[in-house]
Formats: sequence, C-alpha cells, structure tokens
Amino acid sequence: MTELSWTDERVERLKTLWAEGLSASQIAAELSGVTRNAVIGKVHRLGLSGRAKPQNQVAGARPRKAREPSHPMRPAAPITIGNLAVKAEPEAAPEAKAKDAPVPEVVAFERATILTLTEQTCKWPIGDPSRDDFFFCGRRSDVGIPYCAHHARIAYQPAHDRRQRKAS
DNA sequence: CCCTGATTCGC
DNA sequence: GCGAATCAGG
Repeated sequence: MTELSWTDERVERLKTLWAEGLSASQIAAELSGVTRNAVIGKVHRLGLSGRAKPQNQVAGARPRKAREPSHPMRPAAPITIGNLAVKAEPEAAPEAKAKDAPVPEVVAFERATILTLTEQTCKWPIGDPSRDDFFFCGRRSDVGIPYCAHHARIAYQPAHDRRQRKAS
C-alpha cells in the first residue's frame, strides 16, 4: 500500500519533524516518495512556516520577509582551529518535544576567542562564527577533550543518521 | 558548489 | 491541492 499522498499520518509526521527543526530535505528523505519541494510546499499550505507561529497577524498585512532572525546561539558547522578539529554538535537533541520548560541553560561562558583557546579550553562555539560577537564556551576541559563536561555531553548524545539524500 | 526555505505557476 | 521549477539567501 503505497498511497502517495498527504495522509493524516504523513502530515502529522511532517508537522512533527518540521517542528523539531529538521530541514525540508531531511524530512523529504524521511518520508519516502516526496521531494523537499513537496515538503516545503505542503508546509506552506499548512500554514507552517519559519517554525514560528505568532498567533496574531494583522489582517491585510503581508510580511513577505517573516523569516526567523537566525538562531541566537547554535553550533553549526565543524570548525578547524590550527590543527585542532572541532566538531560542532550533530543535532541539538529535542529536549522534550516542546512540552516541558525550555530550560534556559544559562552557563557561565568564558567568552574564549581563538586566541585564548588552549588544550584545556572548551571549544564549543557560541553564536554565529561569521559574526563578531562569536566566541567559544571557554570553560575548562580535560586535556585531549575539546569540550567542557557540559558540552561534551551534548556533543555525544545523538545517534541519529545523517540522512542527506540526493534527489535526481 | 553545497545547502536552506519561499514563491510561482502549470497541472 | 500538489510539487517542479524557480528564486533568493547563506
């Protein structure tokens, strides 16, 4: 039974995955038989977009660029510092499906910069590396370990597969 | 060039 | 309603 259409179940998964922050292509790879375009198209038709739903919308207003102001803090791509290869965390683990408290997790960062990184400095990236307000966690880490205990945990968590399919 | 989502428009 | 093609950005 390979009904190729947006059944309730499929739409549900789409919503869930989208809400979890998976990219359209990843979702497309997850749901067989659909391309990322299809996913995006459906997402828009469903009214989901940007993953942010400001319940109120001025009638008539058409905020073309209602995009998210980027993530305030998110490790993304791997970073290479000298001969130290720093891997950004694979995927932030969805705490509890937006159910419990968001958990502020405000830690005392040391605002380390590349110049102040040492073998014992946590190299967890904070912010957007392309911005000037970017810095590293900087707390003390064990020798040989790129992250402090806190971030090492996060970095190791997931066992998810990097599903990056290529459509033809 | 890789990727991302947004929008358009023929079906 | 659907999604490929296209567009715009990183």
